[in-house]
Amino acid sequence: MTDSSLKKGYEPGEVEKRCYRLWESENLFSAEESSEKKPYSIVIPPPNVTGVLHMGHALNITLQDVLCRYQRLLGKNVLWVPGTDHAGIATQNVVERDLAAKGLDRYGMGREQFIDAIWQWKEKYGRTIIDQLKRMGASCDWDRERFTMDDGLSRAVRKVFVALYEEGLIYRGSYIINWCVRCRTALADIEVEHEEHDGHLYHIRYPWPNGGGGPVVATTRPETMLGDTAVAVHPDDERYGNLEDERVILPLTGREIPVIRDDYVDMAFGTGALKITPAHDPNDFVVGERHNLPSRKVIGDDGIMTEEAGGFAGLDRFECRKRIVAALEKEGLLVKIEDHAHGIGHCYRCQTVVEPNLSPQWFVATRPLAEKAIAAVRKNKTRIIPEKWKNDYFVWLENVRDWCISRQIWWGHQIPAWTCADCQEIIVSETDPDACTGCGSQNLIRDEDVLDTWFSSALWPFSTMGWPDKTRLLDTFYPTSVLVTAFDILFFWVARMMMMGIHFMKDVPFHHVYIHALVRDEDGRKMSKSTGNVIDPISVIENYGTDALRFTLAAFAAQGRDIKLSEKRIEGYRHFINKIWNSARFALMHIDADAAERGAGHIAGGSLPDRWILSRLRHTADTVAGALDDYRFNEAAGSLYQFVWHELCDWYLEAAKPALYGNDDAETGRKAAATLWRVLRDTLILLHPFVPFVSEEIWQKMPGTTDSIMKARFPGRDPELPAPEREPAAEAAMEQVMGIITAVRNIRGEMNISPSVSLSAMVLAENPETRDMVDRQAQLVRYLARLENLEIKDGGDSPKAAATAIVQDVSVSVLLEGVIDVAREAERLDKEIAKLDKEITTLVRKLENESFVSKAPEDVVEKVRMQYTESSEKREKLENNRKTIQSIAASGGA
RNA sequence: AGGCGCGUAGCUCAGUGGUAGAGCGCUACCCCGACACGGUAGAAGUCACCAGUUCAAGUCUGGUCGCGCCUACCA
Repeated sequence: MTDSSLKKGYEPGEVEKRCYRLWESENLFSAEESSEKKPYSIVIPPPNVTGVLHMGHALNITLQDVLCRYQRLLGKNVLWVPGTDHAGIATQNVVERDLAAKGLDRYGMGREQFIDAIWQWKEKYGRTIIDQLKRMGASCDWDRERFTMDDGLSRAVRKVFVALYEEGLIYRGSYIINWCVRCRTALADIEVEHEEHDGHLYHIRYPWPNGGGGPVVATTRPETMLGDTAVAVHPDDERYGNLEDERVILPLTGREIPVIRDDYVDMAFGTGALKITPAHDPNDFVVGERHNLPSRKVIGDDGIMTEEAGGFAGLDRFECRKRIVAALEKEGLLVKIEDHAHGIGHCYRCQTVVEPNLSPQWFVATRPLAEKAIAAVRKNKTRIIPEKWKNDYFVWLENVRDWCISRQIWWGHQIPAWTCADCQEIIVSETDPDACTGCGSQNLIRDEDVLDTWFSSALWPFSTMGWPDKTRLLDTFYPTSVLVTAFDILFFWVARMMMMGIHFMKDVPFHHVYIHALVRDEDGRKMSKSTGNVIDPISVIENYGTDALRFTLAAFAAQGRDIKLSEKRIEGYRHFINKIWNSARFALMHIDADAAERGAGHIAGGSLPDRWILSRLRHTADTVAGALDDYRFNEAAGSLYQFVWHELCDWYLEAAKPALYGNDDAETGRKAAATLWRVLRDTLILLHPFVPFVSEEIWQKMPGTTDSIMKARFPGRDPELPAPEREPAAEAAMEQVMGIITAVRNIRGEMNISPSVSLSAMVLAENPETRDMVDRQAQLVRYLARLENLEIKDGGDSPKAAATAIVQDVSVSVLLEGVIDVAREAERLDKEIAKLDKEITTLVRKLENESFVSKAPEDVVEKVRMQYTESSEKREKLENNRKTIQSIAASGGA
């Protein structure tokens, strides 16, 4: 039976399209709302709706898809909720940039028109990321796709906001926050990226009112001095002993400001005198509150100096710094400038230097929520894997400050809060209010701000399932089974989902959190557009196929280490996909309906290779399942690679060829075909979570399979569906046979004998069981070792003109009469003996060590003894051969 | 400044205290009826360094050096 429809090389392009269409048309991704089957659920970390797929997504999606497909093969009712995030600042930035190119800006357009423009943008580009996820093979339940700004989720956001407000967990207040002057919005603390910069420490003298002396303060940001409202020193600082109620002159302004005492000041730093700018420094703000100092905002929301800056008004903040320094120098008040490295905050969306800024904002009181989120992980209600991230999670939550959730942008969930223009009452409501609850006025002004994008993402695990309605989906699938994500959003997202999930659902949002690696370039740098080192997953898919990319990512997804990716590696795994393809092509030539029928049942009485490969198959199935249960993706991928390439292809297919080509009797051939069918079928199932396309394509071409491979069951995991068992005896026997074959091949190689030269060999096996076993496998050994003759004896001397190797308890001699190169064989044996000597030395050292023999566990000692015996015997045999060879050499060669 | 992690074959990385592994690369030979995106064989490592614990350490402990990352309000 020949199926010649498989092409010589695997061509992923059209296969991927065809398979994905099949899965979608058969609805194989959709979960049942309720079912007899056990539930398994994942919510996707929603990518930016207008974004494009990068390698981080590719890894993230691959791992989730591996898990989902694996769980379906286990017979679970799998829900993988897909969706996208509106990504407030990021999306707004992109659209603003686009509009700027047309000479437009949002202020000129007005809010309504601008939001309209973003929706249009979203409609235009919003499908890209979803299409790309599909190209990755993602088996999401697309009918349940959600968007953080769709009606349902918006309703959830409002409900949560109002509930937290009423509980007193959301409040509004004027505090110093991180301000991005480019995005013109507040940022949460974690949205600021700190970067070490080489800056300067400017020492500035603040003279006494009488014009002389005065304390010297040190600052890295001289431009903020215009907003200073005090100078602070430590209460214990004796250098400033008599400064009580003193005042100093703020240079360049002539303003008098007080000297205060506060133990926040570090006496050891700089001069021990600290300028206080409550409006532009978070610490100074706190000090200012303590001492009732006024705030003077000298840097505007646009990064330009305000009217408060006097003569410096209208200057850019960095230009202002230069002018200030020059002016101070001119007045002789600049004492010195030191080099000083310090961290500077940047906006995580646009990299602009963040300005600490005083402004009214909305906050979530995080503490009470955080405590429960901490407890849930401590009590293992949610397990974080790998465990090392637990600590970061705890430390962050334990030290978390209130979360600034208002953003001065327009794209997002507008805060459901209104202020009465008449009585200043604040109204927070799920539905838009008609009148003031205080005075009845209809003159209500809605808060302009929108909520932090992460506020809506925090609700994702339950808002996507229909909350606040009580839905069957929630009943069935909440809490979700696992969240798969990278550590960089552990705080942004995971911690906040934990807080919101526990608070509103009274249960954790997920049982497991699996934190995977970050994908970097081959030099270990983070991939970014500005460095130009990004590898675009879609172009990789076009060049190498989705399966190759997926397998590469899975194979490199070792826990606790970043992935350095290069195309070279992907190419390597493309070869593996091709190997799978070709092994199937070969198999399909030899299997038919009969093989399928026999292969589906219990296969008994097969050849040694038949029994061996079935046993190895079972071993592989168990390894893969065990690894996936523990999120050890690389181990699962590695064992599949090893099995398919080095056991199935290298040994089984080669060993089975004589039978499959009909060189043996018909029954042996049929059994081999049945075995081959079974191994191919089960291997495809094991591979499927990793390489869904090639496995499906081959499945479709196989006789005896129905439907999609997605409906198959994972071998060995369902008691109802028997799988081949491990057979240690068959594995041991086959290992020895393979050893003998390898030994002959090795001699051929070392002796430089061409593969075309036919050889004769002799196996000496004193152990009768081994002897019989080798005897039964003689044909196999002859075939794979390319031997003309193979003699098997249970005693006697090794032949003289021969090259000999020892394999466990047998010796293998390749007869070299006529072809022997005495010197070469002597050299080869010397090398072998030297290797054994080294081994024996270490073993002897152990056995002669009394404390080892007495203290080490019995089985370890026994093992060493056995190794010693084995190695010594092996050495002795080789030594004898060495002597024989020497005598031949002495008598003038063979 | 603290915290975490890493340093194993030329490269990228696995490695549960018991004689060091893989992939790629490299060397030699080979188009043998699935595959040259292939086959067979081979070379290649004082497991960063120094101490310690242990019968035994790549693996555990402490320290040193180098490299990352995260957190932090010392101006």
